[in-house]
Amino acid sequence: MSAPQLNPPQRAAIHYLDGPLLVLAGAGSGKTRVITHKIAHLIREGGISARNIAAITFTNKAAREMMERVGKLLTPGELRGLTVSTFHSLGMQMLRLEAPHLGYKPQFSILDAFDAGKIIADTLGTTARDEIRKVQSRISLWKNDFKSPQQTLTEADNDWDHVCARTYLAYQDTLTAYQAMDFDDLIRLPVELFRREPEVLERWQNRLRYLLIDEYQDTNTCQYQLVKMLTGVRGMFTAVGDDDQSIYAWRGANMDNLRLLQEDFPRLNIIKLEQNYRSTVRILRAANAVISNNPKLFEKQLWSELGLGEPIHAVQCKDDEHEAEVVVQRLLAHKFEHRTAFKDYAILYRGNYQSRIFEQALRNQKIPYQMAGGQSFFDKPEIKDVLAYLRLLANPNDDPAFIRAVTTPKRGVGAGTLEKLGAWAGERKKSLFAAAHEEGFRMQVQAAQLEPLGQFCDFLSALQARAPREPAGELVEELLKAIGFEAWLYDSEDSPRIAETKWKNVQELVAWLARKAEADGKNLLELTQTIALITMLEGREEGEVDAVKMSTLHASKGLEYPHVFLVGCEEGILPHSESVDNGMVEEERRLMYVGITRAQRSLTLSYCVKRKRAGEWQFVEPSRFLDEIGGEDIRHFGRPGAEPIVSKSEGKSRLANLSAMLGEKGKARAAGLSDPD
DNA sequence: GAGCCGGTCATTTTT
DNA sequence: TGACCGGCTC
Repeated sequence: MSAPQLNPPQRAAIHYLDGPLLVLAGAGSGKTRVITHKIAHLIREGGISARNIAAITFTNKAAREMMERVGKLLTPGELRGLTVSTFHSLGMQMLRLEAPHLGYKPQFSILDAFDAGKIIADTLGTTARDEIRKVQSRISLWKNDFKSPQQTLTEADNDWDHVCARTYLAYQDTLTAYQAMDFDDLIRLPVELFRREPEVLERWQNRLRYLLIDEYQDTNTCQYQLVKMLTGVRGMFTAVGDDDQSIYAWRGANMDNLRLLQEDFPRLNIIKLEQNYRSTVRILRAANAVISNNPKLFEKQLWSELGLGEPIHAVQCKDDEHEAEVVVQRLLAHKFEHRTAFKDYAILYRGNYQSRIFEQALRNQKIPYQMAGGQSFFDKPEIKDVLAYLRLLANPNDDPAFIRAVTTPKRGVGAGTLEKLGAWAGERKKSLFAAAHEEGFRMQVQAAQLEPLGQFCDFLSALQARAPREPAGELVEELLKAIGFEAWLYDSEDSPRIAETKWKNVQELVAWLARKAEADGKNLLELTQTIALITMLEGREEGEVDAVKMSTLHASKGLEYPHVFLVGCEEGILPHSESVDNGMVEEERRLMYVGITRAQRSLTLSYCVKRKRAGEWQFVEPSRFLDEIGGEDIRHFGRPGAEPIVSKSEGKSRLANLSAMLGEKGKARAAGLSDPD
């Protein structure tokens, strides 16, 4: 099922230990394999101990998978101390240890994008989401360029930059006051620390003697600096990447880092992996055709031995509802015909908002599905409610957490009291939690309002004192009981079914916390500090469930599926209109490339003639990328002069439907073509 | 201080 | 079409 042996370039990449190495790994060329085997090689043959090796990925999921796969190559003893984590977790680990050097306490909070956005909204005095997002991303890009607020303020030469710079200044002050960091700080601050304190840097250089960086094309300036500083003059690292799959420029990813690597490390060795073990020739040819319209940094020609395969289908639909229906019908017909399983299919789309209509269509047909990415478990309101309490326990300076916790469930502390508290605390530069205890403030407020506030604070203080010693799960259970969370959910929700789901989510969180605390040997406070970085629920056996996978194109990177539906292939969506306006079509093309190369055996591209947007019907054009695929590899359906949409599948669809509902006992054959990458 | 209703607005991608 | 915010009333 997996590529039986390592091919020569893969082997070369694994064995090369003489200096810095860049592996240009095309889609499906087995890059994860190279990284995992290289880790094993470093430990077994390279004489480097696991605790001196760090493999860096971009998602927690990728990190987890990588750890799992290394675990199959080595004994637990050999693995001990190995670091496999995201840039952000690595940065956090460093900062927890070095926080005092930077004027932070080790128990600082980490704000996710949502909480950070709220602070920006407050300082900006607006609720316009679009504006907030733009300012937020501007600030983020600045931070990733090591620009201080003062610097941006001086350099601002237009009104917009000026507004952003002033917001940046206030925002950063607020973060400091809360003892909080955002995602960018987790990378930026270690670098700044290393610049200031050479002996701290040296310590970390000695600790992490060999680095492996996955998805190198997605590193931003900060991340590259971090790598550069950590590897130092030794330059002992392997960076693995693919310039054609760089899809995070909007987040600060800097493709130039690939070129910089050559410049900064003249000894850099480059190895290309060009054999694809994933897709059929036709799929690969289509992908190559699309991407060939982009300028090339490194010449690279992907090839496959997996046979010609079926032509790619392009299906024109009447509107978005019709598209969902067509995709589901085709999926069922295909499944029936090829005796596959639901888990062999994926529906990929450009924006999360597109998922809804497909979910609906799948539900209508009782087809099980599983969404990757999208709204994370930890973003659900009921989960954020509980987490607010935990965050507050871990860091009493976390004012946003204080406000959320003290008002959820409602306990008689209202806007009036909070405003007074905020004003009093603000003047004295104290946290809300600290201020609530102080006599000066308490004298200003009537006893009736003070009482619930005081109880709240005392309750939390007591819990906090116990947290280091007592089991995390039990403590949270007790907390929930004390605040009457379950009852509150049922009271405030008009549908008991929704309340039930929410309560189940909360229970899932508690169970997860208990398990995780046990496994990692962490107490509740320590565990809480890592949660902001976790985006997907860990430990879910995703591959095991027989369900259609749904994912954004971005979240699908690194994954593969036997049969892929890439939907919404329209001008305005893919490429996205904003990107077209900003001259970012090349990145959209790479996104298309990523989408196409997820498919192992069959690929269907769908698009609509018209689509409802903001309540209005709008006519749309098929994506330009469709035209870039060679005529002999694509078959059109549903457009004038082409084959009808459902052709032969229509007659079978009812049957397919039926068999789907019966659960199809027959051995569903997964199309395990190759090693997942 | 808390819940309800109506008007307004918008849809990229994520650690 | 739907989500979310803010102002209104109890």
